[in-house]
Amino acid sequence: MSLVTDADKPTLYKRIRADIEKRILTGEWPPGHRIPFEHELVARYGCSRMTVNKALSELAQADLIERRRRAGSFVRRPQHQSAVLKIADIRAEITALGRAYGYELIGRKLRAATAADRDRLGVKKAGKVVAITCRHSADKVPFAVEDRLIDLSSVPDAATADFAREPPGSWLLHHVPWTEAEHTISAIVADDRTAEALDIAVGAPCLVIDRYTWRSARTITAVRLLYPGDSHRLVARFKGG
Amino acid sequence: MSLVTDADKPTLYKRIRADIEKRILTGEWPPGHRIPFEHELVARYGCSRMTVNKALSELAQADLIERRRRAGSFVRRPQHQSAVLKIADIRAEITALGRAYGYELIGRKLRAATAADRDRLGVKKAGKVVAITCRHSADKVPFAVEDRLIDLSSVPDAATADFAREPPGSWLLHHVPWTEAEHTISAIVADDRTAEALDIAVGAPCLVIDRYTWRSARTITAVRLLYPGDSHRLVARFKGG
DNA sequence: TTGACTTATATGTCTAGACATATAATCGTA
DNA sequence: TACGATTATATGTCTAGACATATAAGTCAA
Repeated sequence: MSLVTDADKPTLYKRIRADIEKRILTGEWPPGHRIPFEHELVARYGCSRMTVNKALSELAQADLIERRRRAGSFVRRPQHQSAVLKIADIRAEITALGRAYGYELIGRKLRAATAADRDRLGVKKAGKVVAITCRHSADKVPFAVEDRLIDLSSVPDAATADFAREPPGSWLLHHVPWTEAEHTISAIVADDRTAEALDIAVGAPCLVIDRYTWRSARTITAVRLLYPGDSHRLVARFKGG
Repeated sequence: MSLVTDADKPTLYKRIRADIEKRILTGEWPPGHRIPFEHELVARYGCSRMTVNKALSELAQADLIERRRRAGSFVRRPQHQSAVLKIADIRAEITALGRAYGYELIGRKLRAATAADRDRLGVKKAGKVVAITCRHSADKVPFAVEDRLIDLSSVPDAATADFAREPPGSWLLHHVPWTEAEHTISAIVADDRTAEALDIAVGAPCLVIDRYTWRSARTITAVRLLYPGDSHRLVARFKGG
């Protein structure tokens, strides 16, 4: 999701891609509309099929169009309805801001999964889990509190990992790299425990990110991150309609 | 950001792409690492350069690698530090949920830009602006309130648009299609006015999305969306490390 | 009408070349 | 040593073909 437009170098395939993109984004070609066949674009632009194919392939990769064999290429409905969110680990986020990262383990518990744990992890039966509570800070100021559950049947090494030294997010990132995730963003007001951990008032707003992570159908971890709502901000820039 | 892996059809370029992706995501090739030159991959896989070029181009488009002429291709640092967020317009979001969309204009004001307006729009001097307050509902239940400022020097048509009939987000989407945006997510507690508009208690948590939109350096609009924090949720799924 | 078979066709992938272009590295000079 | 010009090289784009493959559409029989 780059911010720069690459209209600076009007190579042919980029021009073709931009032309089509424009018609889609202006609504001239609405969702469902069949865009010209490759051979038609070849005729219109006087180039080889590989060139228009490259333009169309990129539009397909960007989810702007859908290509179907024998049928043609079609304008897709405007992206997934709600949101796409990516978050690197908090340490990286804080150090990237040029602030000093601090980490503190508040609690760690190894236990047989309770019904609530299983529900949270989205599994029917789980053996043991690790529950971790910790705090991240930037320049000594509380930045976020983390409340995490790791499924030990998926990540047995987590039972012996030293989460007092390394944040569980970083640890998992290095030990369980290829994952899929689902995010939910919401807002709550701070209860006693949260208020104390974040050093804010009870009843103050908090931004909540729940992340549920798995790898090829195996649940790995469920984490809830709480940020002070009036100070922390998730900022994103993107390009598109 | 599709959830499905396309490992089902191991065409050659996909295999090459997947091989490289795997090494990156397992950390075997860390950020900054130079991946093999095209001619080396050509030799290793015994294919033409166009085939490895396609694999590498897609990895570049996905921001996993960076390609530099004469220098080679390099593993990028894990994506932008914080967040990437895409949101279609609220009407589409609600109808996609299978719920009845409702819209209501609360207020509309055309005025010369105040200092606060200019600050919010990020412009030094602006002529006139339209300020709009409206409410979106799903199945007759308040879903979000919207507080928007449109820069009339960029979008003069907005002065005469009938925002009682069409939500400003949809209107803009159809009249000013190709835009860039910046999002900020935060949390607040509802004040009197917000509480009334969303039919929640004063002091209840609200999820806030501030979106600032421009097109080729021209400011278009600044909008603040307030969602009831305990009910509404932004959900996202993604694949990646 | 329905289902099974065939066919036509648009996309998917790939090749073996070509020339363009940005730039890292080298070389030469002040 | 520092700076400017030259060169080598990896990527960027493009061509004119080829065969593969999924599938919409048409055909035909039950």
